[in-house]
Parts: sequence; structure tokens; C-alpha cells
Amino acid sequence: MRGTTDVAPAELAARLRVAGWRFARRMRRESAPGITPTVHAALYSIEAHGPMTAGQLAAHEHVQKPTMTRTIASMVEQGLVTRTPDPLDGRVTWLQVTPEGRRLLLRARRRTDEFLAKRVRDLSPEDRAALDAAAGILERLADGDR
Amino acid sequence: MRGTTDVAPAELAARLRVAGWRFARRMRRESAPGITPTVHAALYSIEAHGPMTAGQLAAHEHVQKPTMTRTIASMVEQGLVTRTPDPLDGRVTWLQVTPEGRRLLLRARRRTDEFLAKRVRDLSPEDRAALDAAAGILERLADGDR
DNA sequence: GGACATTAGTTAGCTTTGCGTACTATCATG
DNA sequence: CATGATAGTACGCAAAGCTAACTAATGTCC
Repeated sequence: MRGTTDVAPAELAARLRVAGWRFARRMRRESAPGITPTVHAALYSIEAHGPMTAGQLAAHEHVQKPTMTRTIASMVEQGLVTRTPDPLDGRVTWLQVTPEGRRLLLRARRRTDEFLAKRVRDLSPEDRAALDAAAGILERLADGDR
Repeated sequence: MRGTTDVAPAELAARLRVAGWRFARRMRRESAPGITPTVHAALYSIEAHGPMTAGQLAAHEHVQKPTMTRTIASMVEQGLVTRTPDPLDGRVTWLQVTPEGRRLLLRARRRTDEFLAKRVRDLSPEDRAALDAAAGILERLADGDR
């Protein structure tokens, strides 16, 4: 990647914003029936992280607690996660993915493949490597607190 | 970029979905007051493209026409774009960015800078190059029709 | 040990932004 | 001129974010 002319931050920022927004919109349209992107992301986090509290999950997803409350309610209603009250601290409840939830996650992943992975597969290895790097950088950009 | 171990499409897809979604969420949170991301994107497109019809704009943004109708109504109400009926075809109206709209676009861009470009500036040139490449690839991924 | 602050989570209500269906107005074509 | 296609709108629904205000539980401090 030597010899690349350096990129102007402001323009890159503008392009990123547009590209990212459009990408997210498309992802919503292509998401599997029965699982919205928000639920998908939350479920994914719980599975990856192990048992979490609602507050931890909200912080991790960078979302306000009331927003997460609703997402969790929806997941519980669908039987995707269980709430278990903490025996020591009566304020907190722990969230865990059910087998049902794990199944849905797998199914959704397969469904995403139909759309996204197919296209990813059509990219050159170089492009894939660029995207792979970008995914990490994007997350850092999105997550910072400042 | 030789020597990079090749990336598994399915996993890259999963990471991309999560990263993209989170990034978009963050962009919404950081968007300038007085301009929502959707309006921002639409305005940006009209300015970049020159005069467009509502249908063209909807297609370009990959959004249904009714959705775009509402976005346009909001922009017209705020004085950001003007509607001019086509003199030959009574069904179509042409959209143009007003000076007001251009001003807002500039302001929003500066505002985005406060958040995004600052972080972009902190990246290494290599990371910036990766993101630059990724922005284009992401758009291609999001835009395809298949 | 009781008053007060802090923390986890919920409830309620608002906004944005997507969708689909169904409609109107205009144009094109046989 | 009737019939069909096309541009755009109206309307209602759902997802997903926010803030403000609340409840319940826990901590703290005199």
C-alpha cells in the first residue's frame, strides 16, 4: 500500500458517512424475516460476550437504556433470550441466549450470506483484505467516546 | 498487500454487517442539528448530480418512492430544495438545491468534521487508504441489484 | 439506623425513516 | 377514445432511536 496518495480526511469522512448509511439501509432491507438488524446485533453481542446485563448490553451497543429495554422485551417475547435476576443484586437481571436464539442467529447468518457473502466472494482478495481492515477501523471510529 | 491471508467471505460479511450498522447508528447520533441523515444524503445526491426528479432520487438512494416523497416534502418545507414542474411532462417535477440548502450542506459537513474527520485524521495513512478503498467497495456492495 | 444519593431498569411519549397498498394525474399507444 | 404505463402522493404500519420521569434496589454517611 506504499505510494498511495494520502487521503483528505474531510472528503473521506463525507464519503464514509454516505457509504455507511447506504450500506446499513441495504442491510436492513436484506435482513432475514423474523429478525431485525437491532435484534440481530444484540443477540450477536450476547452470544459473543456470554451472559450480560441490560445496561452492559446498552453500553456495548452504544444505545440508551430505554431503547435496549424494548429490544430485550422483543427478544424475550420471541424466546431468543432469557432473563435471570441476579441473586445478590436485586436491580440487575442477566441475559442469556436460548437454543432458539442460537438457531435463529445461525439462520440469519446463512441468510445474510445469500446476499452479502455472495458479493464478498466476487471481490478480489485485495478488496476483501481492504474491507477486512476497514471493518476494524470502522468499529473503532464508531465506538470511540470522545 | 501481498501475503495477506485471504479472508473468509462469510465471516467478513458478518463483521461488516455489525460494523456498518453500528457506524450508521453513530453517524445518526452525531449528525448536525437541523439535518437528519436521510435529508443529508438526499441533499448531497442532488447537489452532486444536478437537478433530479423524485423518482431518480429514490432510485439513486435505493428507497421506495413514498419514502422519498416524504423526505422531499421535508426538504421543501425547510427551503433546502425547490420543485419545478417539467414543462413538457406534467407528471415529473425537477428538484434543485437552493442556496440555503447548499449552506446547510456546508455547515453539516463542518459538523461532521468535528466528529468523524477528527478521528480520521488520527489514523495512519495506511488506515486512511484502507478506508478510502473500503468506501468505494461498500457502495458497490450496497448498490448492486441482484 | 434512617435520610439521601446512586444505580438498574422500565414506562411513556415523540421523532425519524423505512415499508406496502392504493390512489390521482399525466402521458403514450392501439 | 379507451386502455395501459408512469410519476408522484396519501395513508397507515413498524422499527428503532431519543429524552424525561418514574420505581425499586443498593450504598453511603452522619
